[in-house]
Amino acid sequence: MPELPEVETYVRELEPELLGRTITQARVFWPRTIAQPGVAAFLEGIHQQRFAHFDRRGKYMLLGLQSQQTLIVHLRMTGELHIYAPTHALYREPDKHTHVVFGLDDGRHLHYRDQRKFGRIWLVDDAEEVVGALGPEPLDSAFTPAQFAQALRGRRASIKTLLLNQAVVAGVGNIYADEALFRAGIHPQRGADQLNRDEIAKLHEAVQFVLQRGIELKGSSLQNYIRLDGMTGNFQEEHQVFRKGGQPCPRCKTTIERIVVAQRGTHFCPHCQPLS
DNA sequence: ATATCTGCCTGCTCGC
DNA sequence: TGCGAGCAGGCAGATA
Repeated sequence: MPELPEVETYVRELEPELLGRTITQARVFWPRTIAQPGVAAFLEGIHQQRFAHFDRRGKYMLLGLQSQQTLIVHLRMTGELHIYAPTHALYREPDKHTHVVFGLDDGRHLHYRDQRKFGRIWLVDDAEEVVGALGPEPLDSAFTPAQFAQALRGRRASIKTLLLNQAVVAGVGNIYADEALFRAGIHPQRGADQLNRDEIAKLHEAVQFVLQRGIELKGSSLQNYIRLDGMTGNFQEEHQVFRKGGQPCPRCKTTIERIVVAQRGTHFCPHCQPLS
């Protein structure tokens, strides 16, 4: 599942391929993929547009076009982007999971592929229409322990629920939430308003650490995420607890537990991350 | 206001 | 072997 490090990897790998390239044509096979505007207006809006600027906000890719409009891509659970030359088999025959194909002026095609069809693409005048409500970027200087503490103040939901809340901090998903809570030694079901200053500072550091390390290793590849060129990321090799229920904790050998928090599989060490 | 639940989707695993 | 049930989960939208 693509989270901040996976989306950051996509943006970094897309830029050298697409910067300065022009979209010459496009086809949409699953209309619901296009969140805004309608498909016809979307196709018209991107026609003959050059990719001019590459950015990321949370789990959203922001692909700025020459027209000043922004093509926004959110991969949700299983979205993928790939670029194929005319010699590639999938260039002529996109598979059943390919929902949008963009033709480029160098003859190659950019494919948007998504098994679960949860992903969405927008074309907007102002990216803030889509990403305006997101919380701070966790790797920016605006995200400080004090700011984080302020965002958690008075919140009685579990800390895991709030780490997954994109309005609290942008880009953390299920993998990095579990890994950050383990690194910080905090039980996922602790109430956010029960955390003391030191714990919040530790969690702040842990969130930044796991995201930064995730980016360095080009993301976590479990069942679905693969990169632009089809290669995997490598951060899954450094996962301490995510999807490791029943296995020994790498720190203390206590059996890692799997519970459900915020309707998501949640993995933690009951010894390193005590509830009380 | 915050907190929680449902629907969107399809591939995979499990049990009979 | 075949098949239905259950599960995985980010986010929008609905409900409490």
